[in-house]
Amino acid sequence: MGKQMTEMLKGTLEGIVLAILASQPAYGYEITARLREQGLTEIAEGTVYALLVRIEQRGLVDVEKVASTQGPPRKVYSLNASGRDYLDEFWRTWSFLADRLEQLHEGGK
Amino acid sequence: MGKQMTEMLKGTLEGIVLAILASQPAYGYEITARLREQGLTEIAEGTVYALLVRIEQRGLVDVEKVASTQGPPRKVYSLNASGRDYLDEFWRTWSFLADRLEQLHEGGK
DNA sequence: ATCGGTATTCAGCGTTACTATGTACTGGTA
DNA sequence: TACCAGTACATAGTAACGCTGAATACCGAT
Repeated sequence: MGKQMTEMLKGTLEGIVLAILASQPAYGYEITARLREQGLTEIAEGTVYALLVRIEQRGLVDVEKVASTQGPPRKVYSLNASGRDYLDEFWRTWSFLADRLEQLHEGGK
Repeated sequence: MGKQMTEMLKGTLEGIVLAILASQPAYGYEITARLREQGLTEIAEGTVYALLVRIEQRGLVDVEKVASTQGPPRKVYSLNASGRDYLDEFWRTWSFLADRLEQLHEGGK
């Protein structure tokens, strides 16, 4: 992955995953697949699992273990009220930054 | 500063500073002031100077020392050809990510 | 003589994403 | 039976970045 992308994902990947979970609960492997569908093809599995551990420890998601017929049990994550608040703030922060960058980009042409 | 903003700035602050330098050469203290004007009020001075050291070491900018009547000499940074290429790639990376997030944000309403 | 504004620098810290690897369960196939 | 691919999760070690807090230095005004 490009180094710029790696750095830019810091802080935003978390929001992306929370946004995915906001639309519906999902488990790690599924989230990774969803990210790849969206074009984020180079995000390592390990990265996603580490992120899920973090947001669970912060209490942004609820977790449920669900048996699977094709492999080990899945840990299904769903956004709770605290996570929704956090996601709202993420969007505010993102919008603010995106506006600033938009201005800079326009000005630089 | 909000923790989300701190993390989100990783990778983007560098692009922001390069974009500022693209419009015209500037020195550290001036860049900090410019950032504050743009609403990025909480970015520490030390952060900007450290960033300038990095981009100088990577050869993205040219540096010239200029005497000042009101304080120590200024280190004026200007974007060179290599820096312009790097900035172009930054905008491509940013646009890609912004598009993905835009989709997620729209979908989540 | 001191305070505030200008201007730069640095050591130490916390957080994040990546690399690389390991574990474990299931179903198909040679 | 043995093997492999797909599914599913976990983790130790690393690099990079922005922040905190402090120090240094020059100047003009009170």
